[in-house]
Amino acid sequence: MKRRVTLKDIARETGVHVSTVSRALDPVTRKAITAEVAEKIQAAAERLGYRPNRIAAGLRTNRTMTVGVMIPDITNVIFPPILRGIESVLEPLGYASIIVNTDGEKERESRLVNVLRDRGVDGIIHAAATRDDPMVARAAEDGMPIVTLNRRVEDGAIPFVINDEQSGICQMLRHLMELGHRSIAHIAGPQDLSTGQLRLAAFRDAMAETKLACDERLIATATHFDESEGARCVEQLLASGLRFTAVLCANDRLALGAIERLHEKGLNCPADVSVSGFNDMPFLNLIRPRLTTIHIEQHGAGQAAARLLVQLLNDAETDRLPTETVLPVRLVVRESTGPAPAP
Amino acid sequence: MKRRVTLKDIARETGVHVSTVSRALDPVTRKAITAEVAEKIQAAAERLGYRPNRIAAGLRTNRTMTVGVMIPDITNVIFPPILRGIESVLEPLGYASIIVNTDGEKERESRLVNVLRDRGVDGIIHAAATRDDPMVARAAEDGMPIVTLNRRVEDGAIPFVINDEQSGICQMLRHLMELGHRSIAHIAGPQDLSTGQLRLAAFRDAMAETKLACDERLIATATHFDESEGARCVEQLLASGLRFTAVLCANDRLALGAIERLHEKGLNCPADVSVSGFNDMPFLNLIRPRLTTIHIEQHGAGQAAARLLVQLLNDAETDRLPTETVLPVRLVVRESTGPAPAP
DNA sequence: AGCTGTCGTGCAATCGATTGCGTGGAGCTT
DNA sequence: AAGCTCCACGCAATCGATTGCACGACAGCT
Repeated sequence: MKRRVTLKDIARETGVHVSTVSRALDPVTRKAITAEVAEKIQAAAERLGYRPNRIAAGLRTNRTMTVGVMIPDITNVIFPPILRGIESVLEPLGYASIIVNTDGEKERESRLVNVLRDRGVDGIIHAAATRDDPMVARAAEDGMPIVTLNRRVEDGAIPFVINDEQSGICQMLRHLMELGHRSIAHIAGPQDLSTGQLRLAAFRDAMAETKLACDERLIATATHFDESEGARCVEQLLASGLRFTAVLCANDRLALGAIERLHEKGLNCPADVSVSGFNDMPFLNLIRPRLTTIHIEQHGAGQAAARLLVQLLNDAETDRLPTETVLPVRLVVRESTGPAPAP
Repeated sequence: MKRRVTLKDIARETGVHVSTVSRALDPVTRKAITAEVAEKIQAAAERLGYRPNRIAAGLRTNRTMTVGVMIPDITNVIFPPILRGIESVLEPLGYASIIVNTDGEKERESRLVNVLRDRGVDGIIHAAATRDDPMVARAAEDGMPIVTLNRRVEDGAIPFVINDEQSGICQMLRHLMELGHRSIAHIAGPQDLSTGQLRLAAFRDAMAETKLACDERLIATATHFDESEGARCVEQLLASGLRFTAVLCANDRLALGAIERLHEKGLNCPADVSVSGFNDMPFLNLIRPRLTTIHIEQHGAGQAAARLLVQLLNDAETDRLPTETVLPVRLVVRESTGPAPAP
């Protein structure tokens, strides 16, 4: 285990001062050095196998070239593509990211924000923001660049990237109506998550725009975005005794659970009941019936958030940045929706 | 944006020297300080909201409390649980991890090893090791603690954690034979990945132990671990004209692709052909027929690798650590395997 | 020739925490 | 009471890179 090569070693080797070496090796300051000297220094650096010590540089410059990424849970399939999107922007610029999972717990969220701050991250991409976390607010106040993803923040000071939930719900509802559905139920997501909330609100709005009455009893609210809640909610809808020919779900997993339970109850999808999802998560093409859903650009959302953060990191005038980025979504028609059955 | 609180601030506040503050705040060295003084210092630290600067500490101590984690691709569903396993061990100990994706490219792998080294990670968990990467070997030689995961390294110097592939293949083969299958095909994984290689070797060994002849023509080799290759391989097997009643696949995705293609060809699984997977990846319970597979402790493997790395990081006598950790696997019988059809 | 301006390089402080060593004083022994 | 030990704390160097400032040399101008 040999000691690593430092600027001092190169300085000794080439007979110049460390500051000269430092300047010669930084492309920005290199122009201040005689070409001949700079080349000699670069050659020596190469020969000795010099690798800059980012820690030391970070101490001096107060930049670590590291960003924190907060997500609810990496095992949730919608997040890995987001992370790859983030990485695709950040890695070429020399940034690395530290990823943390909040598991949707506020206590963990608060703690992890501080973990990231302690590590001196230059900024944070927050894809797991709860409505109001004091530590996040504090970090933002203290000047930490933050971008939230998938979660809208009321505050207004923090720029965010979201998908066009409203448009997605609207497109899906139109699709169902074009298929002849008039009695449409909704399985809403958890109302403490902004996606659940936004999609429910969008559903109500979209229903209001149609001439159809929106029967509140045809809305069931899940406590989690998972299959078992989808199953429970569809069962609740059935138990209400009200007729419905389609269920618009706030998320793919809810939809899958609902289809499963309907099947158990002897109802076929889409022949008897059409069911739609939201997110277009990976692997849907392997599950039968293939789910009609709203496609979201996960990768693109990650990229957008990362680009936004990079701007925050570089530009002094953060005022002129968009605080709100809304990404387009797209209806993907597959097999789980079909013509409404005759009454 | 106010300046952050440093040891110096606390020293000024309490009227002692920074070194005393440093000692009072470190639980290990605290015993060298008068209780009364230490309490005063802690109170001041608390009051001022002191947060230690890890960068500065890292520069001095040469430890960043950061580890690098290399995986092929985070969007592959088997990796997120591994990462959570790693996190569950590392995070409580104060470590953070930097995750990088190699995409299975050797060039990226080499580059990313250096990225991690430049960032001064204390160690690396390498779940994407190719057979012989010079940069990885160099890092190990230079004293970088490394543990590999899921990939065996011939070298011998680097400890590794793997699953008991051999046992898994063996259990599956026994299961198929108990169901009456005698003509068993194998869809092997890519032979440039150690899992593909190991599982194929295990299949040959296991077949040899039975009295059945292992017909090499009933082995198809995939170029990637994905559904389309599973489909292609099963088609190749069918095209051979040889009879087989079961296909043991090296991986779940190959199995899913194979089932799909069989179905397209009018062959039912498991009635006509039994198909088995390997890995027990998430979401299998949603896909019909539910796949019989070998369950791997992804989370446990991550934990094991992390624990091993932590030992390397702390203990001086690294000699006495196990260089080889083999984790047990478990047969999970579901619906894709059934009794062999009558000839 | 002398003056000014420019350019290349060196000097030294700095970032914040850690740590080996030195020192002064308290407390104990004889 | 003198001398000794030991302990708590201070001092200062250190980790490696960055950067404002100063200085010296040389060129260009009058």
